[in-house]
Amino acid sequence: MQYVKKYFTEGLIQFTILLSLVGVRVDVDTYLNGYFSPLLETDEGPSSAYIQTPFHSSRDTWEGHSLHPKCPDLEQYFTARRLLTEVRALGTPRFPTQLSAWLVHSVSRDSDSGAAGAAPDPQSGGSGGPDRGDSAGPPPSPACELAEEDGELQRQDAGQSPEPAAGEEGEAEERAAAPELQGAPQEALAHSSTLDRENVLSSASSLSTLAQQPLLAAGVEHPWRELLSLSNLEDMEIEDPQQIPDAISRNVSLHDAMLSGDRDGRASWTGPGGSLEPAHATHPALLGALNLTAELFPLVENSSRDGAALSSLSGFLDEAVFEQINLMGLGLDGLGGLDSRILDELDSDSGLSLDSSFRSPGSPSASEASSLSHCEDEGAVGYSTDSDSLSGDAAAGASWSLKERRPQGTGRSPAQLAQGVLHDHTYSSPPPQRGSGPRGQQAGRGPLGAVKKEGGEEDELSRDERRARALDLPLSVQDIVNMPVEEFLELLSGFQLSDAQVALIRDIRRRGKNKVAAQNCRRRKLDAIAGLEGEVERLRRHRDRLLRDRAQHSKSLGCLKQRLGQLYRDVFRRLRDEQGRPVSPGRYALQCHSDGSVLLVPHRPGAQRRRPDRARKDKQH
DNA sequence: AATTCTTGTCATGCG
DNA sequence: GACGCATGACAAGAA
Repeated sequence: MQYVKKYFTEGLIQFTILLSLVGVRVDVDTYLNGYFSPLLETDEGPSSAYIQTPFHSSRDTWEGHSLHPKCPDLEQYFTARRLLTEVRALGTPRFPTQLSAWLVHSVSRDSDSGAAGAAPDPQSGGSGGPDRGDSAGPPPSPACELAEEDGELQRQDAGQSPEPAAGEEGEAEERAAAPELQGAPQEALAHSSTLDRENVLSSASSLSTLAQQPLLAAGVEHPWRELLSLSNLEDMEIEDPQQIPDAISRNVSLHDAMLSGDRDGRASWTGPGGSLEPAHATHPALLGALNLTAELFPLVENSSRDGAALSSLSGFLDEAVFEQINLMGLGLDGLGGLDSRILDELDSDSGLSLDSSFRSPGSPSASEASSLSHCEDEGAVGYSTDSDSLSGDAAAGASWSLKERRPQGTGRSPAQLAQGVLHDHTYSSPPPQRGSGPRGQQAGRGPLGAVKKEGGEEDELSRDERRARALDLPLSVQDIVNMPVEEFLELLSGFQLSDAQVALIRDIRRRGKNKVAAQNCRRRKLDAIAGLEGEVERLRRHRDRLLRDRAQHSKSLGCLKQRLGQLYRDVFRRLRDEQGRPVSPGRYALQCHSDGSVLLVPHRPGAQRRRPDRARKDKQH
């Protein structure tokens, strides 16, 4: 009896793990918590030890598990996390290799030491585990997981699983180290089972009848083994996915099913016209099969409690994948950094805190430029394009004008002003090359700028410079533009200027300031574009990686669905009605409910969505 | 001659 | 309200 019980519960656990691996969350925490001894019972390897891994807890959040940071189980927990990450990175579960080796390792540790939570011993439980070194090491940091995943993907892309040979070897060594865990006769396993009392009671009675049917149990063993042996999943194909969902009912969790189920072992089920009665007494074979499905399908059911059929698991996967895409790639590491960077740029003062690499060789340092708005009295700002053309006659003119009419108290000599003219705080304009003619693409001028032509210096003056000369302004254009506002206003008030002169001076200053601002603005725009291009490239790589992951997961899911369909058919093949006739899966479907009851209802569209009470009415009829 | 690029300028909004 | 900065839009000139 223990053997049968353990057999099915182990199968349930394995199936739950499989669902977790393909992205389906199954709530089996309470049920599994410390109840089962992860003994190896099948020829496929140490599959039963999978229950030691809190897969679904670690799927959604690494912090979701209730382990205390100092709990000795934490290392085991992190090992499970890491292995889960690797298995997912593989896309297709490869239990016989790394995971199985670790699981057997865990079994060995638990069964040998009996000290729950003891630190993993690298030397115990075999010596060839492929991940032994890693599992004994410190838990991987979250930052390392992505790199790990990438590495795994790259290895798989290259057509090789991570250390396959080592995995097989490790498995063999594990078996050698723990002979009682593999290939043992079922009777021996039943004797060696360490299922505790609660375990037996939890799902007991539904299996008590089944235990009396060794034939059925042995018959069902095959589909379970078939379902759970994933080493050759890649070779499988989906036969009839549409057949699966009809057997699925809703709103049943494994925990509920097992704890609130029929403790008497009754599996209530119904058939048309009452031809199918509760069979725990009269049809043990049918009951056994129903109990099997009652334990199996709540898991599947729980995974699709939104009402979606199991056949929509692929859609499930798509949603999960794209949820992860939305949450992690685009949301966090992608746009977050981008936003902060752009905001930094947007918040930069006057755009003068940009990368110093854009400074022209003759320009001051970046710090000097960044302090422009506060230190304008230290020199001129920007206005490089016209300064060179002015430093000749215009600068001289400004000098003599200042000499003659400069009011007292400005604190600036013409030499200081002239020195300020040579400063270049722009980012895109190279230092002026006097007399070198047009400066490449920058030879272009605005509609009101000076047109550089071969000829006298008069032609090189900008419109403002010419106007300044025409109006005999006492200040150079550079002075007008770069002078601090206080000093500028002081000069304006000190000179006896006409309205036209004042207006021109203000326009010159405004245009000069705006020109520098436009240059800075364009530079920032280019920087932002360059940054976005890099970000797009990074996100594209991330998307490609996620698409590869999705393809692999879809492949695994297809294999799993094919296995499940096979199991479904096997279950129905063993079902018999009162007259001993086979029950056609085309006419009936299995419904599992939260109270543990299993109903066999006529198969028609929408039958799986019927309420249990309605189904019971059908049974009474 | 048409297109593209660069630059200056204006208008506008914001602090 | 003046001032400076940022930026979109436009135009002119050069390549």
